[in-house]
Amino acid sequence: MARQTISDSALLDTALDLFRTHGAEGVSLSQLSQATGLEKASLYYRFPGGKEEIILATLASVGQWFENQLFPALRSPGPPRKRAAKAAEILRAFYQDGARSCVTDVLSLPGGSPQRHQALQTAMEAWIAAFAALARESGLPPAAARQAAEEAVIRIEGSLVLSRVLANPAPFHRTLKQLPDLLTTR
Amino acid sequence: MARQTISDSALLDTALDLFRTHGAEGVSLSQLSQATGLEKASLYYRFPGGKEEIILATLASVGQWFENQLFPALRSPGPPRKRAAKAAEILRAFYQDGARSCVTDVLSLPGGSPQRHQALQTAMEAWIAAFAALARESGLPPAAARQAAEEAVIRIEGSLVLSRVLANPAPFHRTLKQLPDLLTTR
DNA sequence: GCTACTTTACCGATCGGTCGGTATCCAAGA
DNA sequence: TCTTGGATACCGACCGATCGGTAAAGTAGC
Repeated sequence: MARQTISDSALLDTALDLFRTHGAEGVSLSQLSQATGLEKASLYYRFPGGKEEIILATLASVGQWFENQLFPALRSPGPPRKRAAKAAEILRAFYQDGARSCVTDVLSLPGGSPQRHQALQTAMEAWIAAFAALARESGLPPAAARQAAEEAVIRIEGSLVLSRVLANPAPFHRTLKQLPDLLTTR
Repeated sequence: MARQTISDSALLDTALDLFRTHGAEGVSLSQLSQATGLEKASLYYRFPGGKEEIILATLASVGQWFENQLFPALRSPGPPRKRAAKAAEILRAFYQDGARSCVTDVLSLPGGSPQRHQALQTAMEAWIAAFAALARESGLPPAAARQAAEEAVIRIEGSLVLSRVLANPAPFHRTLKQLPDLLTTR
């Protein structure tokens, strides 16, 4: 087997699922090894920095996914409300109807490395900026647009927590439905 | 040493701080032992069920704190808006201006035990119910009151995530300021 | 045969958890 | 009042398992 047995992106998708389910400290290299079908030593060949590098790569992969899937939908032509609704649909799929947690939430505990925290902060800023751009385009003044964007992220993150704890997807779904109203002037 | 060297409540306060900082899997018995000044074996004397029992006891302790501190403020006599503002102040102190995470968020990962999840769900239902009672009292119909209460919890949880990731307490503070508007008819 | 990749086998450290004690306190018996 | 014995609370030492991490030996494809 001189060829890769699993692609980087498939591997990181698997890692993402593990991390958002058990948290950073809750996932061991053995679990990662079993879930990806690669021996521990092979994981170290691909990610010499070990677990922390896998976490960082997972974060980068999620960031790329947002760049490629969510942000284009927000920037596409068409009425802002329609775009916001499309973004909500994409987010609904990403979080699997509220059944999956947000990595940004799960991996952001103060115990983490500075690099991890930096990556999360950058990703969240990009997310807020993308929301804010849409809000401005729909007519809100910059300051109000930024605040609306933060508010939207707050409600998405919060509703994910609530849906997870109550084992009920309704709060998450309701929040997504509010997204167009939140990000645009009516 | 027939007398306890540390009270249950002080011990659980210490555990709470550790858990909300590092997550359930991120806290080892050695850390717990060092932080409380009790040897591992002594922790097992106090909590024969080990780490999981300590987590459950910590959750129960937080639940009691809410019952004794937050809920009375919500039920006290006086205008509902004043009471909501008082509750916001109490929450601000509990989350140390957004610097601390919410245990309900941190300990609610799907990987946890069923009992843990049940405890978290019960606690969150109690929180929502207390908010909803205030909202009803201020004049909202039951369904709207329940929804306003959920919305309030969503925003508090979400703003804690955002403030943590951005390392900026502003979103949390702003959210608390909105609390009276959210829970009462103007 | 060289390179890219994976595997087997191993390391010391730490994990959650247990065991046999020991120190302290309090209450009952003389 | 003094002794003593049991309950309470704690601790040092240890357990097997698993942790994150490494070195060296394959193995497949160019």
